[in-house]
Amino acid sequence: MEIKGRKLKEKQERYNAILEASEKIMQADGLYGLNMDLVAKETQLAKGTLYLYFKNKEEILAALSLKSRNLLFEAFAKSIKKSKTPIEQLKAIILANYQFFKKYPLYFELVSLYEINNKLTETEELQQSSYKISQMVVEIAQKAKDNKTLNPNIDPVNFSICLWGMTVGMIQLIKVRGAIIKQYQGISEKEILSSFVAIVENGIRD
Amino acid sequence: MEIKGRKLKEKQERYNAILEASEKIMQADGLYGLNMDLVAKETQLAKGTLYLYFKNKEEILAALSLKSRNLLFEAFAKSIKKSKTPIEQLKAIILANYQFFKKYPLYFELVSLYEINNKLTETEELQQSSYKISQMVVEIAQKAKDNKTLNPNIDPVNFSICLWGMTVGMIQLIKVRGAIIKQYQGISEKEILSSFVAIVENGIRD
Amino acid sequence: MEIKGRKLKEKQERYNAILEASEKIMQADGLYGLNMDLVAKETQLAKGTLYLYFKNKEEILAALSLKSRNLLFEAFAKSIKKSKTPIEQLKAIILANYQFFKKYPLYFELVSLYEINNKLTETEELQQSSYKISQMVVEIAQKAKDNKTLNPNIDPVNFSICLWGMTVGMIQLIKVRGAIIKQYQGISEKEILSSFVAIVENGIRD
Amino acid sequence: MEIKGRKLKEKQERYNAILEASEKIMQADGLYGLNMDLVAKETQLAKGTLYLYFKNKEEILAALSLKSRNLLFEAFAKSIKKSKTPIEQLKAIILANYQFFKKYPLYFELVSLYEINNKLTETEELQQSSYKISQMVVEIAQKAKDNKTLNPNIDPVNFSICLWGMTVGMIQLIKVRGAIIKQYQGISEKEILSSFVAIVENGIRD
DNA sequence: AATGAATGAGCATTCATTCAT
DNA sequence: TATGAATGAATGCTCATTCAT
Repeated sequence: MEIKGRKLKEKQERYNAILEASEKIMQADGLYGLNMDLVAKETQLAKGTLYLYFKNKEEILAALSLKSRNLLFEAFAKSIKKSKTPIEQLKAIILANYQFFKKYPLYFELVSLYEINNKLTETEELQQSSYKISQMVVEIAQKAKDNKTLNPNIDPVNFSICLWGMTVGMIQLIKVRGAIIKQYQGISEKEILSSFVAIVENGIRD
Repeated sequence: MEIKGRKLKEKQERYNAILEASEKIMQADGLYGLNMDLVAKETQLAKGTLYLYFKNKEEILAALSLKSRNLLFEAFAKSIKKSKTPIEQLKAIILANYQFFKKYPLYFELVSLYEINNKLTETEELQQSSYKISQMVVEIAQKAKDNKTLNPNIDPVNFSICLWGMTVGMIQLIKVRGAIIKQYQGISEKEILSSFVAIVENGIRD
Repeated sequence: MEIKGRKLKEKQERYNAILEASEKIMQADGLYGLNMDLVAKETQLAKGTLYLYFKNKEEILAALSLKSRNLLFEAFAKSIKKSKTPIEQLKAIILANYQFFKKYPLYFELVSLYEINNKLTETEELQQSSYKISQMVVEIAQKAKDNKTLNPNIDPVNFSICLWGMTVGMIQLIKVRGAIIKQYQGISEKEILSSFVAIVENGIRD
Repeated sequence: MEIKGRKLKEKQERYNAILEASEKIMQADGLYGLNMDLVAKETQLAKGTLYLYFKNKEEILAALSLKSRNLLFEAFAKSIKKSKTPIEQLKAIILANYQFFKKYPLYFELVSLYEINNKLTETEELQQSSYKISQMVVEIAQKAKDNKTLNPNIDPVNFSICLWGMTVGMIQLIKVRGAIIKQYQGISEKEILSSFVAIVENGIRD
């Protein structure tokens, strides 16, 4: 038992070490800068060993994507605590998403990795993590509905899906075009975000 | 004159042949499945010949992206003709965007290629094509404002930016998650889209 | 006759234009930066046309090498006029060679192109141009011998060969290592050259 | 320990095999005939494997250049043992250099690879190997000076530089023009070399 | 003579994955 | 379990030369 436990712990540590190394590499070299040679070097493990912990490179990405989604979930959960009304909470979630992107650009990329890359397919676990986030929004929307602050024509589940799509789209746009919009049209990221939030708020309030 | 014309035409044909072959390949193997060997094989041209028509692989992508944006612009232009009021036109544009994606999934990907891939930089021409689309939306929003049908707090330019971000985000979501949402939550793509349109409409109407 | 003459002149002009363009390119991009595409562009001629004037790329190089050798010959001829005694003339030739290298580094490279690259074989004409230079040195050495200023054990022809080998070797060394020698050993190009000249002078004086 | 040792030995053997194959190829196809495909074929290794042993093609060249310089150093060291006086030693070095060229033409080319090709930059190690050779000559020249057999005006360091430049230049000349000189002027390589040695000897003796 | 489009072998380098030890 | 050496297909791009018009 003793030994088994230690072994298990060591294994867990290795697993985490690989993920941390991968993160570090991606932070430095970007999402596509990750390669197994670098991971091996960074972890001080043999390349073959990596494959004992992860079936392939994609699985590392999946694990990090999962981690990112969980972090995002936490960020959302935290953000809604400060707000009183459900509508304020929904707005808080948008802001939290944006701040998450600013603070952890890599994690944001990882969260939406599967939204961008066709080739990859989400695992059950990843789908679950998405569902959890979605469900949080659904519940708040439901409260807003009970509250009569949400437009009664809006279905909470539908809305939750839309909020995710719109917000990710907006952040991606800011990421890629933010600078150029600022330069040519003089509109700051914050302003864009505010406009977006305003549209959504107007769009859903009763 | 005769000969020169024929030559020119042949050259134009080759150019188009390369683009068409590239499209075909991407349709089969995805955006990142494109490679110069395949293009050569598909066009029956020598690899070197490709480089007489396009400086590098990226230029092929840029040409196709430009083509896609122009097609999208046309689709938008066409879509607004059928609608009477500016607000209806804005809604029509969202729908046109969705239909464009359904009809030409590859083109849709190409339109936002530069929105997704950090490494690529848009040429002047590509920026122009984006600007043209954006400007169309700005003008309609302005009419809606003049019209008193647009919420006076909304700035047409800001709105145009947001509309693009939100819509692309929504379509991407539908692309990647549409099937799974249908399966697990029983909500169809159309319903999601309708919800999105409704939110936007509510969000911007006076 | 008239027409024939004009044609001939035009042909000669084209020929020269190709050489000048090649020089310009090599000045900018180095000896190995020369390629037929660039020459075509620079001369405004079709690539195929180049091959009407030069059998292949190598022939362009050969022509330029010949030109360089002729220039060097002129430089030598000029340099010896200022000196009175044969020994002084020989020294002047070494200096002229060095100055030629400093003034026209490309020409210097071209002169010794065939001394460096195994694959190339000199044409009859190129050999002649070398012979001419060599002969000039032989004659001066002979004068020095008649003069009793040259060590009687030295054969003028042998010496001429050696002078060329030694001098080119020294200049090449200066070219490649000059900077590093200056940096680490504090010896300037001029000093190296002076030492070399001194050794040769001592080595051949009676 | 046993296994580790064997592994290490095998690795060393592969490393050497790659170098030997590269040598063989260069012997056949010249310095610039080396390419990674041929090396892979010759060694029966996969192309990727080569890159486990050498970071890139240049590193193979550097390793061979280093090897060549070390061999040359040995040849010099050996050559001076047979001579009594410093001046004789200096002459022996010239001869050793020539014999080295005759025996290992490829190695001779590799020694001066970096003297010819501008694009390449010497590693620290390569510079060291050059310095070692140079230093040997400096020391002998110093002895000759102490000895009063060297012209007091000659600085040992300067001389060492010159000796290298002159000798390499002479050997290159012999390499490229030796045959033609023999044919047209009836002077043998040995005679040229003797003349050169004589000039140097006269040039430096007190 | 002049054109210039077409050729295609050539090349250095990368990297996810495997497998014998 | 762990290793790490080996694999080899994949890829973007170049350029001297040819040849039909």
